[in-house]
Amino acid sequence: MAAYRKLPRAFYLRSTLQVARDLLGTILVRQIGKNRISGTIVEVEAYRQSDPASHSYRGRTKRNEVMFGEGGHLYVYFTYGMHFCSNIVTGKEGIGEAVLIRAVEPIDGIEWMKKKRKFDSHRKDLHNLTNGPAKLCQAFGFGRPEDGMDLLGNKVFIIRPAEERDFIISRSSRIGIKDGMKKKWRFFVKGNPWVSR
DNA sequence: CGACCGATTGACT
DNA sequence: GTCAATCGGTCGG
Repeated sequence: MAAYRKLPRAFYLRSTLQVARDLLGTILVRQIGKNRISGTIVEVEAYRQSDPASHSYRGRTKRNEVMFGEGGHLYVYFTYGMHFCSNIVTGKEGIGEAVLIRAVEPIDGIEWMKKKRKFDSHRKDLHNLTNGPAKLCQAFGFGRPEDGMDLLGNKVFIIRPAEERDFIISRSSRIGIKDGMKKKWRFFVKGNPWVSR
């Protein structure tokens, strides 16, 4: 592993909107034993504490505890009675903000992901593997045990790509929320096939 | 305590 | 396009 490419704590301690944009094009990595599961982040949404659509809006609770912790941790929550979604916590300890990872483009561990997603290995529509927040969570095997994991550890972390690729960042209002529709806090890589919808 | 509903997905008309 | 699945968080009484 190229340790020097791992995003440092300081990356996550900046403003949530800035972190959201800068996460596009970086690589989410999960190391499970000898298996490496990874993918390029291509779609995200920012959730700020002053935002009615954020879990942290009404204050600290057992569920959103991790959001209020130090930036650079993984916040995984359960929703719709059957799905998990994963976020990157931002800001200093005490600030409840995070960036929802909505889609990644797979790099390593594609067969592992297919197993987790209950995909037949012959399926060719790979975009369906990770083109949604609950889909990539399932593909990476993120659930309750992963809630709160430190992204500066060696199990789950984010790295810069070996070769920077140019891409255009588009933005829109966030998906699936009622409050905060006016805020264009969804950012994605224009034209990438793994972006949801 | 009961009712409502959600940062979604997959199956189906 | 519509809709059910399925359950924990949140809010009102």
